[in-house]
Amino acid sequence: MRGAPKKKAKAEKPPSEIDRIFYALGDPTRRAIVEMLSEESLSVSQLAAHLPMTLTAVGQHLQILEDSGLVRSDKAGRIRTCHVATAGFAVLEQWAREHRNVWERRLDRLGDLLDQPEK
Amino acid sequence: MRGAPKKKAKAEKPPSEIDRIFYALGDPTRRAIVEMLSEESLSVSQLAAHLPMTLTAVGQHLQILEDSGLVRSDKAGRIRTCHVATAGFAVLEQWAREHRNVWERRLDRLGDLLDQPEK
DNA sequence: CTAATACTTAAGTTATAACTTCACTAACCT
DNA sequence: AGGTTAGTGAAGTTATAACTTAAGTATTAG
Repeated sequence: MRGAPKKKAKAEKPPSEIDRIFYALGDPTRRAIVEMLSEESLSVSQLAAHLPMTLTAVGQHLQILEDSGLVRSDKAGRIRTCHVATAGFAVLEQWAREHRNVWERRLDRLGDLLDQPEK
Repeated sequence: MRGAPKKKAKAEKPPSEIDRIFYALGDPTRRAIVEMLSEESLSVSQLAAHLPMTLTAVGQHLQILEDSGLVRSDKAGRIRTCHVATAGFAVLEQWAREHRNVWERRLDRLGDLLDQPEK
């Protein structure tokens, strides 16, 4: 029973993209997978060979990484080959840039207003 | 019993800075706190007023955020005022940039080799 | 001095994330 | 066909993250 980001059975909002990305990267094993896939695309078995856990567990982590848009995979025959997906990283980098510096962020917002005076 | 990033009682390595940062941001409540502090510096009570949990819980989240270097705080009298700290964000942005694009990363490494032909 | 405010600390509860094992299916090999 | 390899799916286990309540300690207000 592993799943997408859900904290408690509370308000039960659907997690946003940035929610899923940070949730996915919050686990060190999943970051290790991303690191490995940054070097070269690998199959599920190849990833599992470098991790101290079962193939099943690796598959579960990959599911979460794919849901977050950080990893993409395609299956040829019985082999699933996994790659990093640039999309998720763009979202992450954007978030980091927006929050890096308070003053800078305030200037950005001011800039946005000036760019599109009405909408 | 809340604490720093520890998954199981396994190899028990001390978590790195990037470990702590992703762990901290993996929780939606802590990201909400960071968002709020990006607007303006706030006391613990002021943060708690906008969150559906007790003051104690907010204090626990703040501890984790401070350990990660994403938030800084100083206490004047009985009031602890919290601010975003740029340091943690620089680390995060750097990580995102390094992983954004595989090919780009490979080129970077190639560039490094060319820059310093010998150690 | 007393009372309220602003936090802090300790200890307990509960949902669930991160695993496991077992059973299964599909593809490739001989 | 039979066996092995690659992966998937379901269900159960366990540690712990995210909370809580209750009882502190300082600080400020009246």
